[in-house]
Amino acid sequence: MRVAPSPTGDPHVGTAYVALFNRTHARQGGGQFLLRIDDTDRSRYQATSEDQIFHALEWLGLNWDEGPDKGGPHAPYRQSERLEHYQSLIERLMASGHSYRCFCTADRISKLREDQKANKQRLGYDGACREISAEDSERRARDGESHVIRLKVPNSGETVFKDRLRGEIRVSNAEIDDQVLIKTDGFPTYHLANVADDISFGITHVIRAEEWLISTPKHVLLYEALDEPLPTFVHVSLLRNADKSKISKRKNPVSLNWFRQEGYLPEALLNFLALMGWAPEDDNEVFDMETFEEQFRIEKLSTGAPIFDMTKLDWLNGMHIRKLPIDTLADRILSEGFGPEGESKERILEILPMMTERLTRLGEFTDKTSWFFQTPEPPTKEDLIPKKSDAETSLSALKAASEFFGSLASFQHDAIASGLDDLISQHGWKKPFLFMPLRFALTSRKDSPDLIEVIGALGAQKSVERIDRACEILRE
RNA sequence: GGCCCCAUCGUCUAGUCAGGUCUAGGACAUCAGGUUUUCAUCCUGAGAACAGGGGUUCGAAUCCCCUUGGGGUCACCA
Repeated sequence: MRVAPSPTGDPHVGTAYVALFNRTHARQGGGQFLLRIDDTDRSRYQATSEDQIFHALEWLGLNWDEGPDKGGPHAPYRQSERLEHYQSLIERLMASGHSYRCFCTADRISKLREDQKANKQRLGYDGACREISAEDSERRARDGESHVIRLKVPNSGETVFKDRLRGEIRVSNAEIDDQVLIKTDGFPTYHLANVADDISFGITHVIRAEEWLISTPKHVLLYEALDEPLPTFVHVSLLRNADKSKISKRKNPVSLNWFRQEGYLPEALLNFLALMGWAPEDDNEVFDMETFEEQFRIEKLSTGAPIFDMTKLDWLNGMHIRKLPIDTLADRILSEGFGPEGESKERILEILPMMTERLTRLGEFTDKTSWFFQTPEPPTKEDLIPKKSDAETSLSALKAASEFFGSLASFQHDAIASGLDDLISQHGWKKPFLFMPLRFALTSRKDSPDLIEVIGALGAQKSVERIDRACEILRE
């Protein structure tokens, strides 16, 4: 099994999606999972992209057995480094009459296409250069005439293959274009390089996106021309935008870098991706990769068109955050750069236990805990006065609290709780009349962890300072 | 437009291959309650779907056909 991304931009979520199924299936059967870089398009090539692919897949834990960075028995794993290989293959194809040189200019091809469009004919190459004799073809090539090499698709009959998910697929050969195999620049197209490499890598299962389904007959023809056995084809449904079109960066975040930067956990993203096309038998939708490997069955992949709706991802991320040991979570926050500037793991650990159930993405950590790491902007007067209360009540509540905390010998959760309850009953306040001004005084925000824990985290001195500061604001 | 693929709650899906146990199950989201000092977590509950039409059959979400809808693809991009 393999995954074969192109280094043409940011590492794509679709790559991870397909890699997940390939890798999992490989591991289940004791097979190898390879990473191949499909870099035959020089014009779209981006030098930094390859490294990013490595890093993104490593981040996800979708590690490969063989690849450009690891080497392996089938090296090299970059298509741009396998040119001789394609050359020898094309010689076989030429010799057996399965391919031919085409000297048509780009100009002629585009005119041809326009005519076909105007006459509402099927779009495709008309096979003009098929008729050129072998001698002429050789000579013109030797003379340096620019040309491509095309696949000679039979004029009649049909090409049939089986897709593991969709059953038998038959396409009339008349519908299949004489696909370019070698471009003018001497580089192979995807179709040739992909088949050539899958053969020489010994790929037994081609699990890839549905968009390739329609070009699979071309690949089948190539396998047949080369007299090689067909792999098992599995075309997985395309991830979709909300409007059902194929997922795109204009309508969705698709860069794996983005998910990492937002603070999605790799285990959550993988879990989510797995759920886009597969369902566990036991209704337990929160699972790790180990469980997934045990349960996944390729034939249970669904054929629908999953809309990439991150609502569930957010929920899953929260679930995975809460499943992580607190120490590990702290490490993640730190290593992924979500910790507040210059803060130690010890400091983060002081606040983290009360934050886990309030985090959906790691990226929220700094903002939601800023009151702990630094003195926040003071709350406004309005903040300090809850609905149905007034400035006077808030002020006396805060003063009472200030005195209470000032006299505190040590932090004991239950003692503080009962102390505050006493204050409330003494004065006949509603609970929010004390707690809300206190919350704003201490954190300057309306959502926070349990207040008594907040006080414990802050310590009596800081707490009193902030309460006194809030009293000043109320007096203004 | 040609060709190919697909079609169950708003979303992800189970059930479809081996038709009855499906008054269609679960999850997310939504809404309503509960817990509660806020937010969140957690718990309980509610609403919410077999695209339509024909067949086949005692019986169809499940099989067949048509229609409709959606998507993909028609590059010297992958």
